[in-house]
Amino acid sequence: MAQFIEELKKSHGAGELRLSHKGEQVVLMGWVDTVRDLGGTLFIDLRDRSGICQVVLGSEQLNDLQLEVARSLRQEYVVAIMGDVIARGGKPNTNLKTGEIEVLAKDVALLNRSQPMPFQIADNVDTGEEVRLKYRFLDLRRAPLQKALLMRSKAALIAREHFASENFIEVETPILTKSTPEGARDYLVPSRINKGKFFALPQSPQLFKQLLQVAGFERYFQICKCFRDEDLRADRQPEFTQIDLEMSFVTPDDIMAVCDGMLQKMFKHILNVDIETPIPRITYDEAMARYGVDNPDVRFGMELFDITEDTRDSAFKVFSGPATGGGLVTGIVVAGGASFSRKDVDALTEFVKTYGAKGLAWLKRNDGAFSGPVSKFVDVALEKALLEKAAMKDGDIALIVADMDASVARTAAGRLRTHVAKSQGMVNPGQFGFTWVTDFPMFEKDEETGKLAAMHHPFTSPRPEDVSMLSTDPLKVKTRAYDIVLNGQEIGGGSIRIHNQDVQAEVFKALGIGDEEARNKFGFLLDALSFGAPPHGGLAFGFDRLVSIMSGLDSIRDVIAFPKTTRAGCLMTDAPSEVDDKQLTELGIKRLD
RNA sequence: GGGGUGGUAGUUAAGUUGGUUAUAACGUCGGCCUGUCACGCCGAAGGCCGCGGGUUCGAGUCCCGUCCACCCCGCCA
Repeated sequence: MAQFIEELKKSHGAGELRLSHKGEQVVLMGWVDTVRDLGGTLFIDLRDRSGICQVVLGSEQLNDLQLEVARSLRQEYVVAIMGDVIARGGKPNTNLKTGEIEVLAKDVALLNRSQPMPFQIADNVDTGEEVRLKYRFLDLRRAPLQKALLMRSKAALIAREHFASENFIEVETPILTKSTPEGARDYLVPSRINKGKFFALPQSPQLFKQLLQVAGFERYFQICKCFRDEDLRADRQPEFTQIDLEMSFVTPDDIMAVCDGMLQKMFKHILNVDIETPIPRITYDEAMARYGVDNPDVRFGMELFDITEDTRDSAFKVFSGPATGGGLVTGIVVAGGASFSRKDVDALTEFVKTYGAKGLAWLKRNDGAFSGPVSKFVDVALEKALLEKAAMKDGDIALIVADMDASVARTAAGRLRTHVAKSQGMVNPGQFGFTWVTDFPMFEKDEETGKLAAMHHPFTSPRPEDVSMLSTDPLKVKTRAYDIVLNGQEIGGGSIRIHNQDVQAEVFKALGIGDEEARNKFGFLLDALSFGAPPHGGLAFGFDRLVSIMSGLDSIRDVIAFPKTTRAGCLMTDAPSEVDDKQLTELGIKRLD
């Protein structure tokens, strides 16, 4: 028997073989996908990264020893096959790319056995995530996950090529860095040498990339891990990957143009989808007014209407109260929605309640008349507003949210819009809808403390024309910040940064951060800004989200090789885990309990 | 921190009003089979009904608590 691996090298990927290889002797190595033992002849589907190929193991080509090996094969055993590519003896299998050929084995070797699988290695597996995550190395054998990670690899390569061609330099920044109380909760790492002190894992390389601009690199990028100790979602992991970039001497337009270029290349080369550039832009205010959210899904219309002014004198207090009290009356018109059942509407009501809305008012329009419990309150002004402003037609339903808190009403209506669109099949899943959202507010009010908080981060540059309002009317200040949104998900965001110490000081003041506190937390940045910092700005893409949308997967877990659960743990390694007291002592740490 | 869905064989599920022996399919194991391709046929094994407590003559089923997975709100850019 020939020595596989040492002498007989793997010659082809199983999935690469075609009729054009007919007559060639090949060596395949991979996993047994399925075995079909017919007694005299035995077929196996041999699988490797490239795909699947049928191998025929028969008594005419193999000796008794080899046949014994063949008969012992089970699913997921690792095998090596040497044989000839021949045209299929039976009918071609149209389900396989290699379906016109098969490999007639002349030698077979068992490279390794496998325990029975906890679940089947198939494209569509109905096994729950709990089991799949525990055996992630098996889940990753499945073609959909292999494809997703391949796409991710290609996307990263295109990003690197793009930024390199645009004269960017890739620079690594520290993973062990300084905790800053701004933004998300930090993951902390105790310092053994400096007992009682801690590093933080970076939430993003934000400050370092700015320092690289001060250092004169002018164009920096990096594909880097970031860490945030917050509660998780389908699109949020405790550690995730950003494509991070920063540029000197630029306007927002310059940065957006570079990013447009990267997205254009990725979508063209990976999906063969043409993105028209420049990608359209709308302001934050416009996004909020038209879509109710700052991450609008622009693949469909059904924009929000605002009937606040038209319901001021309404006899319906649910409307007139918010309308006259500084609140908002808004909603959507669903074309054909008059066919919604009571149950449908009840479900939508429950949906908006999760966003803090008190309820959902609805009006159906049929045969030129309104119906529904609120219809008795439809006066001339409201009728005019719904028919003209909201363009409601026969067969439609208007879903209306009114609230004293305008942002509650807007958010509820905005989320309702995408919820209804998805459930009504108004969204084409193969379509990609990009938009930039620009001119974000500088501050938002923290509901708990009543203090101002930075919406993006405190180094975001206000629009030059708004700087004077920093002290007088900070909530009105808009910034040179921008998010890139794809299919209703934020896939990136950035800003022009403050490069002027005086402006930075004013922002800290508005945030209630004193001189001493600022120096303590960001001293090195303030220092740097005082040594000839160039005007600069940048952006970071959420790489996992971008790849998950490109691959049509709902969860970023599907595009991360070894993701964590919603409890921020790893079911495969059982991390996080307890450590020895000895380790803690060495770090100067004591358990509380 | 809050709300929701789920947890029964290796996997996916069924399990009636609480009723005595907890089903099925796939997988696994054994046997047969030379053109299958989710091969087929015959047979077998396989259970802490997530865990703990309670109600009851009796709990997979009802109640309380708890753990885990997923989805959402808050949080997070």
